[in-house]
Amino acid sequence: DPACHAAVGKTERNEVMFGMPGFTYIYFIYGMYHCLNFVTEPEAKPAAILIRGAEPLDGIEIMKQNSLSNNERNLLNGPGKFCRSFGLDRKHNGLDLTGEIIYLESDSYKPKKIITTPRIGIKQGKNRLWRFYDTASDCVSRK
DNA sequence: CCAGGGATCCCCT
DNA sequence: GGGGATCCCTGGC
Repeated sequence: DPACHAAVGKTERNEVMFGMPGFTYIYFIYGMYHCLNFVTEPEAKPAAILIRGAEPLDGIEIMKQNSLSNNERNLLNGPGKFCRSFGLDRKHNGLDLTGEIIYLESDSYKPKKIITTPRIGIKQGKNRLWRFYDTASDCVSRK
């Protein structure tokens, strides 16, 4: 995949992707934003998914303080805004997603319909339909 | 509403 | 030295 940072081989920045799955890969972009990814494939098979958005449920007041926006709809609807609202930066690169600083947990939510589209903001690799979203999500309207 | 451009800095060649 | 899986504002229609 030419759009993946690992396409150029292993570097200091992307080395987390060459490690075990279930860890964060966070990179700095455009001089002012961070993007959160989850490493998804076994060691030596570099891959990760970019988290482009989510629904704010808890901690909304804290996210508003971190963010520049007081509009709840603009807290998590975009990869840069997502990291800003959660207070994520390069300090959080390479963290275990089953650890204590960042972790994932499941609730009972089951999306009714998931749509795939070309990815946003890349030049090469747009033929792959690797952007996925829940059609019921409010953040679809922008990102 | 849409297209275009500026901000801003680190990484890689 | 160039460009980046962004975001926000502006100006034109």
